[in-house]
Amino acid sequence: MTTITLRPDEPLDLNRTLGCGQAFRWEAADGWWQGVVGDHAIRIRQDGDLLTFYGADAPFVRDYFRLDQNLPEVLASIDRDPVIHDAIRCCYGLRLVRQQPWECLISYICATNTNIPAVKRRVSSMAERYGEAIESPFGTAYTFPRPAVLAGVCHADLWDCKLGYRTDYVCDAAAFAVEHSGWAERLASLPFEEARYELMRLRGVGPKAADCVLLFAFGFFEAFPVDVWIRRIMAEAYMPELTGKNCTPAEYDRIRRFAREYFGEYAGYAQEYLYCVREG
DNA sequence: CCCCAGGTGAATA
DNA sequence: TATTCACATGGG
Repeated sequence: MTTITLRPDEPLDLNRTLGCGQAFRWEAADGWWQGVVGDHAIRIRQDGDLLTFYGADAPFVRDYFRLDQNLPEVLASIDRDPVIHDAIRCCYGLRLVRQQPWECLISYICATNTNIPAVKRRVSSMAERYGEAIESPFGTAYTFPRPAVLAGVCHADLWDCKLGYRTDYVCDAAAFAVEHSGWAERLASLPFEEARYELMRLRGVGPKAADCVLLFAFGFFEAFPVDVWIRRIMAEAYMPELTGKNCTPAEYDRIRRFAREYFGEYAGYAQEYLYCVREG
């Protein structure tokens, strides 16, 4: 058991952070959050300014939750109007966790035209079947399967993980990651727009999935993923000229560029706060 | 039976 | 370039 006492200037709302849908491998169970990060099976809870956890050391947890990122400063920089102000007040302490690029990429390929519970089922199904077992005092957990392992799984077996028509895309991505083993490092070294363009060359990765991966795994905080919810919120609060309900590529670009300009270099945080506050 | 969900690719005009 | 459609799956 390890603890971290949060300083007043490093706020964290663990429940919002793990429950908002940014990462798909956390489950709430009897007062604790259980999840897998890399090869760590972690059990964690928050009581006020006290974080208590098993399965990882304090530096690992600080890094995952980006506790060294100055959240009050970040939020002050995006706090431009009453709408985002209310979201910040409501979800204060929500942080963007540092996800692993490979798992994040596959997760968001699996997140198209579906809902969060279904994505979680798909990811955990792949992990249970093809990941490595982690024995912990709280049971057996499974790592997310490495690219080489997933690349070796036949189409029919991946289909059984309920990926549906996304199965082809996951197969392709696995082959890509095996062939370009340094893809994540290379992407991280590129400017945002170039990294985005490179990601979108993968089948099954459009603007939305690319922006999610860049925001959640690569720390490009200017990324502003536009899903059906965010489009709705942006149309209501900021861009009343938007009509209809489907988001064309041109319209997607208009929204994300407006947000990048309006909220600044941490537009991605604004996105996540607006997304999270939709359910109160 | 319908519509919707953290969309995307392919065909078409 | 812009529109339209199919797509597996599960829930309401």
